[in-house]
Amino acid sequence: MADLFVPLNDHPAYRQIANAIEHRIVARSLRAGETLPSEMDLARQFGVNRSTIREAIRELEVHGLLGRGRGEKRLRVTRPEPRNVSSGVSRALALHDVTFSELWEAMMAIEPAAAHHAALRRTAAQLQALARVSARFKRESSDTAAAVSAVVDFFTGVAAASGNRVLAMSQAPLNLLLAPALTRMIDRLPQARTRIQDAQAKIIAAIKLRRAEQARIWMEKHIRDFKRGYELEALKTKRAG
Amino acid sequence: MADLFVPLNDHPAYRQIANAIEHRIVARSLRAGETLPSEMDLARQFGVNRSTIREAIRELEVHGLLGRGRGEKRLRVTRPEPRNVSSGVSRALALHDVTFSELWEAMMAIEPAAAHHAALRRTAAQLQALARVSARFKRESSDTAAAVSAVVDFFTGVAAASGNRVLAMSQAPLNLLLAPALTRMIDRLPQARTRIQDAQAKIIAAIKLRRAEQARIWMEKHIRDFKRGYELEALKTKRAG
DNA sequence: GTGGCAGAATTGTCGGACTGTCAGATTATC
DNA sequence: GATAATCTGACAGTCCGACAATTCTGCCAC
Repeated sequence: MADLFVPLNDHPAYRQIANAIEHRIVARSLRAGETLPSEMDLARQFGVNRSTIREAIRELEVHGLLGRGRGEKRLRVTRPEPRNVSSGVSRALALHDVTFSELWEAMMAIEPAAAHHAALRRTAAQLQALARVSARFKRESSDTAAAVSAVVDFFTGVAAASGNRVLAMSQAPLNLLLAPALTRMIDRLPQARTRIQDAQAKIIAAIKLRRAEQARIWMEKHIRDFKRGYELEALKTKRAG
Repeated sequence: MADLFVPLNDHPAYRQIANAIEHRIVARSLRAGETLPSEMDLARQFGVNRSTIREAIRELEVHGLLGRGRGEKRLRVTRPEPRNVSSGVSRALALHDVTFSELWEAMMAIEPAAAHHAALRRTAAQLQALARVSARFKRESSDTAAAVSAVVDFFTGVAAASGNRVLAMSQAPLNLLLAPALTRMIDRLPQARTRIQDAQAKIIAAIKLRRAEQARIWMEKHIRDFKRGYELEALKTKRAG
């Protein structure tokens, strides 16, 4: 049966204050770039101690709603950036011990769609950026860490070129999860490097020519290849161990 | 050209401490459920003031890494839950003024994939939960807010049934963004309710019968319908205004 | 306008203090 | 003996006051 009373949660002051400020920000009453009043001012306005204000500010800071430019004292309202926010999701997923399969399925859903839209909407600059990243991969593919970083940047670049910020924000957390698996894979499978290189070239070509369906298909193949690579690597590890 | 020197950032103590604790958590040196030492103990161990510890704790709390059970004093390590983390992404996207098109494209990428995997992996309980949500939508579809909430819960339920936590975490932020658009749509288009109801029934049937491709296709149609509904509503609003 | 400088303002950090509440032990009550 | 009331120590939330280091600001000279 339903409880007669719900637990009354008197949120602590610092949380209420954080919420109050947050509301003002999402309601655009405080706009991005504006500087916030000083901590003492806020304390006076809210009628609480400065320590309490500081705790509230910490919350908003990690949400990316408040920030400080390099060597700036005063806080200012900032718009939360993808990488700022995605790291939290990545960490959460990592702590949940998500499997490679789960990651792969999500990539299979998101990356081809991003490639599709990138082909339709990419700017010249975005295309150039993709080419640069791909060249970097080619050049530094012998250095595992650099190669992994280039692969991740490639995906990020495609997502950015898609012109879809929701896709970009959905894609961002996958990168941090991909890195470790990719590192092992690239390390142990010599053919992985050339396969990745070829796939990137194909995808870039399709995006360049604005062939949306081509881009999607090549990206699908690219991602599928990751799964094969992962399984091969796992097999190899098993035999070796 | 690349900068010669990077700005040296002496992170404040509260950030260093937050990072230190976070590292211990992701390294599983502190495991979920464990209780943390008291604030005064932490202050002593880190050699800082309690106020500083408190600021560090705020950061970890909003990340969902630390939490307190209802009316518990001691902190304990917690695993960040999807809705805990996704609200941050939603807020970020909302502040970036993402368009309905962007949201829709992301849904089009994620939801059909979730439906596909849900058909393959759903448990009996998850199927039942979906049926309940759909029934709730049917029953309360005259109440706009309740109907919107039921639609959102339906998507969440499908994502949960997919057995893929990455997809679930990717999907969660979309819900909060969908709500406002959906509200207007359901409010102004009388036919929307029955169309949603039919689509949900079709999707549930496919998931029940474990027809993965069917589930994907029906979900695609369902999402596509949203776009039509949105455009219709926009048109109507325009004419009315 | 640019550069430099003194003083005001602001943040990061500290120590100490008080209150309300929670957990566990102790005692009283049936 | 089991349950209820009471006591006690620990701890979170909040406050106050303070100080050093850094940034900001207005002013002056050039």
